[in-house]
Amino acid sequence: MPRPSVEVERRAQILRATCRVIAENGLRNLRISDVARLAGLSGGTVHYYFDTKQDLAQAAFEDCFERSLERRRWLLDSRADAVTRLRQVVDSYVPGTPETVEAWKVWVELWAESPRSPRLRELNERLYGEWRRIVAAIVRDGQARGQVADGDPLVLANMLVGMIDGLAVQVLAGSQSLTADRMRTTCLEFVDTVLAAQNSPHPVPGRRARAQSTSDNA
Amino acid sequence: MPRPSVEVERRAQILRATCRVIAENGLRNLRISDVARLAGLSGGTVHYYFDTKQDLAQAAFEDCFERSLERRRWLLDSRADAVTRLRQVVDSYVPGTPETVEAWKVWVELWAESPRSPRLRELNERLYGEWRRIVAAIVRDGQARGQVADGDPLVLANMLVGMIDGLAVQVLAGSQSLTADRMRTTCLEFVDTVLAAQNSPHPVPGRRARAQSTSDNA
Amino acid sequence: MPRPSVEVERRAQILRATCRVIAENGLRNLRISDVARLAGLSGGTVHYYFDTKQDLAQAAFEDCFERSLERRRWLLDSRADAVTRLRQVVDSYVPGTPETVEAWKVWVELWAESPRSPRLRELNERLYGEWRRIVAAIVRDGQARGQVADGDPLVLANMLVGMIDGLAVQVLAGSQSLTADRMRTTCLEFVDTVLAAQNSPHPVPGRRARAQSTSDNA
Amino acid sequence: MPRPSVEVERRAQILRATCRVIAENGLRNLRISDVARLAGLSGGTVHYYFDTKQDLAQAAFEDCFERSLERRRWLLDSRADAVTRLRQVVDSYVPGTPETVEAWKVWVELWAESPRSPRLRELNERLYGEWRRIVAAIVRDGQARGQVADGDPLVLANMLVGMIDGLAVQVLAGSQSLTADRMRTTCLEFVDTVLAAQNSPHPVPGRRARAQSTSDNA
DNA sequence: TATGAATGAGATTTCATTCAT
DNA sequence: GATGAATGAAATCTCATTCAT
Repeated sequence: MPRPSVEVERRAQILRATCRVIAENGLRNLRISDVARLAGLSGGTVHYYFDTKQDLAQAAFEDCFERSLERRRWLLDSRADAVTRLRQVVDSYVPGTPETVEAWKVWVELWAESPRSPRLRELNERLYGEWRRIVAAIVRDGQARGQVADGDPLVLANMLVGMIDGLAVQVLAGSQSLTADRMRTTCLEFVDTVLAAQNSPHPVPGRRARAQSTSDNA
Repeated sequence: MPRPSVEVERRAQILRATCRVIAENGLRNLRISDVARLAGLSGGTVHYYFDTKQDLAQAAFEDCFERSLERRRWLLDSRADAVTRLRQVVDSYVPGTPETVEAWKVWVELWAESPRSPRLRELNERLYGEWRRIVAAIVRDGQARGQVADGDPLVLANMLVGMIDGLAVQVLAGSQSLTADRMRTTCLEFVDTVLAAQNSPHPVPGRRARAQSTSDNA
Repeated sequence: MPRPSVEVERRAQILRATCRVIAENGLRNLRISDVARLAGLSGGTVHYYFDTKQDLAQAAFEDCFERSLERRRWLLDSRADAVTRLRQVVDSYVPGTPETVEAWKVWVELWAESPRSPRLRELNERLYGEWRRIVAAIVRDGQARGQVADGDPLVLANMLVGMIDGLAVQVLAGSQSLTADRMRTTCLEFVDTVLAAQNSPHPVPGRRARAQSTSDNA
Repeated sequence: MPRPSVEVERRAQILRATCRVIAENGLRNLRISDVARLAGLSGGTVHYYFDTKQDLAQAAFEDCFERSLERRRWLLDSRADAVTRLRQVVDSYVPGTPETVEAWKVWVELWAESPRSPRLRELNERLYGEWRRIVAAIVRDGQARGQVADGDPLVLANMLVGMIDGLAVQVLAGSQSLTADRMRTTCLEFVDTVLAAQNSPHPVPGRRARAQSTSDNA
């Protein structure tokens, strides 16, 4: 009397395993047999759920991306002030926990593969776009409440997200001079000194001179 | 009567071909035979110069990285004012020319592979570190001349370089909402409104904070 | 509903084929594809059961050696008198049947390869040692029954086994002056005139000296 | 002004190197490039002197075999008594010196290869036959002088030579239970107790009844 | 639904051989 | 005489995919 849900369960199980293999070995070394072993299944079974390796990889990328987004969606609904939330964005993205590190590694693989895969491109466009819109919404909200400095919210969001991505890539690549800590400090500094409005309730010790700019220049 | 050693020339020829193949097909699909065809040689000849595919890839990464750096080293010696040079940094990195695009694709492959390769990690550390130091030197120089805002030069450089990298990755990945143009605008905005000192000779219309600039779209 | 595991059967099938190829072509020319063809399988299947060619060769050597020993173990339990059994030892080793010839060729390959392979060395030590002990046991038993001349049983066994091996190698090498027949005559002569006790029930015309006693060694 | 002898010299140099490579790596792993390196030449040069790898191997086998024989031909002319000379035969063949070990390894390779090479077969026939005839001549001479027990000299020589070969193969194969020492003891025991006539001037401690034989049975 | 067995296409790698210099 | 460079044929090995059970 097979539970009807067995299929859903199996798929999830296989996709998680696939993400782990991609993170650990790289898409380059993704082998069905490794996925099978990690999932405690046979290679044949993996193929029973996913026709081709490509399908499997694509589905895994989607799964990983969606779960990542899900994990952060609470930021959008948070009632905290915008700068706090932006700092939370940074914190939630610094590659610290195994979960975060795994997700980052999968993203980098996805980005490296995208130029040759319309489907991955579309996936990135959709989910990464959503992510950038979330950050932009926080910025816009903060501006409306006077917590975030003026400026095109999307541009500011792109600055932050770009910076996070670029520095994370270095952290992931194992840079000794660009550690997770330094990444965190740098991004938070950006939030505090560039994004936060002057009257922000986040007086950062050693606040840097710049970007007070606006008023001066305005 | 030794012919003028053809070795140096041949190695370079093979490495260029390898970079092109990596950029086009991904490290994942790097095939010796493709390299050979592109270089107009036999597969055996490629192996005559590089023992293993791994050696070849590593050497190609080094070659690509070094040439990229070489192409930008003039920025360090430039007499132009710091902000101009920082804008040149941005411009020189926006993936526009085929050459730039190729280099970026190779870097992303390198970063994706680094977690599993100490040699690549070391390579990135060395050359990428040098690159960040170059940018930091421009910042420091600009600060000394009052052209760049105060703040830890390395932190500021990391912000800019990180932003460039993160956004470039999206451009490379073929994002439709984050195009090369938008990357350029965003990074230049950062240079002009965050890095440039207030009395900078680059009075940007609509100076920062508001970045009313562009687009609410995307 | 697992089929009765085909694995044991398939492995045996592949190993027999491998032995035949080694015997016919030499280890030097052992090709997976030949093994596959001879076993009626695909090359991939051979690799499905044996990871590397080396593993395959090692396993084949073991298989050949063990089967050879198995084929002779009855000699140990035989109730016949010792000299008869020693003559049977000789007879069973003269390269006559295709089976014997094949086994000999494999052994020579193994011996030639041993200096470079600890695993083969260990294999030879274990199985060849056992074989020498079997012969020594026959000698010892014969001595106890007064059928075999005195002398250190292991030394006498080594003389016989060494002689058999050395002459067989020449037979195998295709010597025209040292044929299987001559090998047989020579070894039997040794059994009859050196090993057999004088009152042995095997009165050989032209009986010669035996080498009882001895051995401070072994 | 090239010396006319350079060619002879080069050939010898290459052949020695080939023997060493065969002994160390096995015929199986004989590579022209290794020979070249060991001889301090280029691969091209090796081919200048030997058309094909097969030619090279064949010539090397001949060279090795002939030099071995040469090294022992003094035994034939020795004035010592036969038993002494037979003991010298044994001693000179126990794999002790690097030179002996190398020669043995090459022979085993030759024997392993012979079944598939008429040329090697012919070589073995010719040179090994000569060697067996040398030993038989010593036996015959000893019998004529009453130093060696009766019996077909060729059969007795084959016994000794076979025993030497068979045991040497085990020593070469790295047997721990059949060491060079044990090989030596065993073969000398055979010489002293089986080949030596009763009135031999080699009273072996522990020596017992032997060789009266013949007459008893006659 | 699940799997172990089998396959074959494809990639790397090795290396004897050739040849221009 | 001698060599470095280049080649291409051949062999091992990998692994996605198929399929009978």
